[in-house]
Amino acid sequence: MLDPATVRRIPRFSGLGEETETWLCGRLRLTRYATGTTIFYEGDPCDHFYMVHTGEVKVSKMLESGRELILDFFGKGEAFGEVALMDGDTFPANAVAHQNCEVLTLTRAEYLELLEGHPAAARSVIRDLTLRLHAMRRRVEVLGEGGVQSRIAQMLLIYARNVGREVDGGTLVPVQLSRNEVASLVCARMETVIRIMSRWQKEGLVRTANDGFLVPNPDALKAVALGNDG
Amino acid sequence: MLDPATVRRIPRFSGLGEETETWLCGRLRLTRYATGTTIFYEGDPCDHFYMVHTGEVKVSKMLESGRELILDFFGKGEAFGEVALMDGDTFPANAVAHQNCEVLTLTRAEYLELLEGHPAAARSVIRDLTLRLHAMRRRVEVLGEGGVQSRIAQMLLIYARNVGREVDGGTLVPVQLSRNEVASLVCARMETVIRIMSRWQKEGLVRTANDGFLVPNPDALKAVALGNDG
DNA sequence: CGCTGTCTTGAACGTCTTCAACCATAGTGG
DNA sequence: CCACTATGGTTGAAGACGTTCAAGACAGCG
Repeated sequence: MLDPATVRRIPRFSGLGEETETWLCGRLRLTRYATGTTIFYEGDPCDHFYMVHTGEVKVSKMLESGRELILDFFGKGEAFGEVALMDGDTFPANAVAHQNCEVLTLTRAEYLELLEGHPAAARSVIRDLTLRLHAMRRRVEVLGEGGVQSRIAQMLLIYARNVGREVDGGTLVPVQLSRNEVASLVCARMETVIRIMSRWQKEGLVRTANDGFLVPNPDALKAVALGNDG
Repeated sequence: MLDPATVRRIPRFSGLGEETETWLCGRLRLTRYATGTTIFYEGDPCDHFYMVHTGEVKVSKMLESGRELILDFFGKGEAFGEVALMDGDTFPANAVAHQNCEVLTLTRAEYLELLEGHPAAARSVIRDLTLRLHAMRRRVEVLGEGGVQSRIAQMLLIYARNVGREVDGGTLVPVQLSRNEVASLVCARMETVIRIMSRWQKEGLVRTANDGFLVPNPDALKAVALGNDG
């Protein structure tokens, strides 16, 4: 049973009125997942609405070629697997706890009930979908760009823009990604990513810290992102 | 002034009630664009809702590297530029008439009024966004796949699934794309596309007809799409 | 006819992948 | 404590693949 005040602080559920809040408190179920645990697999029937409460969820997919493609990461307050709930009856991708997670769920019926009864909730869904679509379009653009180097640079800049913060020494991008995960994000081989990023390390373009990546001079990285490569 | 019966047959505007239909008939404006004409440019302020009535619209974007990236094609009854209307204030891409087009428009205010007043309209938007997101995710998957050959094959198969029809001799995919446009869809060079597709022509895998592409044996093409390449 | 646009082919080059080996670290069980 | 294993990172060399540039074919159209 969740605290009404907690529910009210979730952007997706705010402004729905007190009655709905208590209704939600009675329905929302919280599940914990340890890092690396699978929340759902591609092909599983989707009959629940999922939202990250704490931690981080990775949504990825195995391509036909056997490579992993990371579609997106979801953090606090973000809903995932939602498209499948509206669209189809099975999940099109896997969801894994990238860090220890608390995940809130509603049944499909409860989710639809919420949507039907509350125009504000529908607006919230539209806004979310819009942002997701925007991000996905941006993603297509990155993948369309020529070189791996350019793609990694763009990806880092996107994260920098979204969650980066200024520290002394430059911009810290607080995302913990293995080289393998970077490779799965930009659709390249791990070895290629390593070669590029260790060169960057030497050149002082991007430093790998233990809490993310440090970009001393974002403009220099932008130059790399633009140039075909170089 | 549009015919109410016409409006009612547009999926996006059906089931909104007679009163709304006549309201729409008074607001919807129809504009014609000749093939190759630009409907809007990236960066233009977006204060209108656009929908294809007849013809086909190409939405594309110039990448930093100077290459064109085709984001999507929109046909009869499909809304385009809608994300920008919800999200930002300028278009993130260009829209060009790929064939002679009739385009329906509403002002932003009218669009929002429609959305606010009609839960059915909002549901329709959600459904559209969901489909678009699905398609865009599929697009990311295609671009993530290793080789150019595999990407072209997948793209053709997607079109075959969406608009293909059976004719004697195989499946006809009635999309008229120049080699350059195919290249812009799969993010490769025109020369590469030509080399691959003329090989396919020789091998009998895909034949370029004047009204689209003919795939004699879709399963063979699927095999090409799957194999890393070869 | 020359012009323009799309399509086509060839050869050189560069990038990325592939495969193989190796290092570092952390965790496990004897 | 150490050997053992797993995981993530790292480097090198060979080769495939795609791009790039340059040239030419072919059609429609003034």
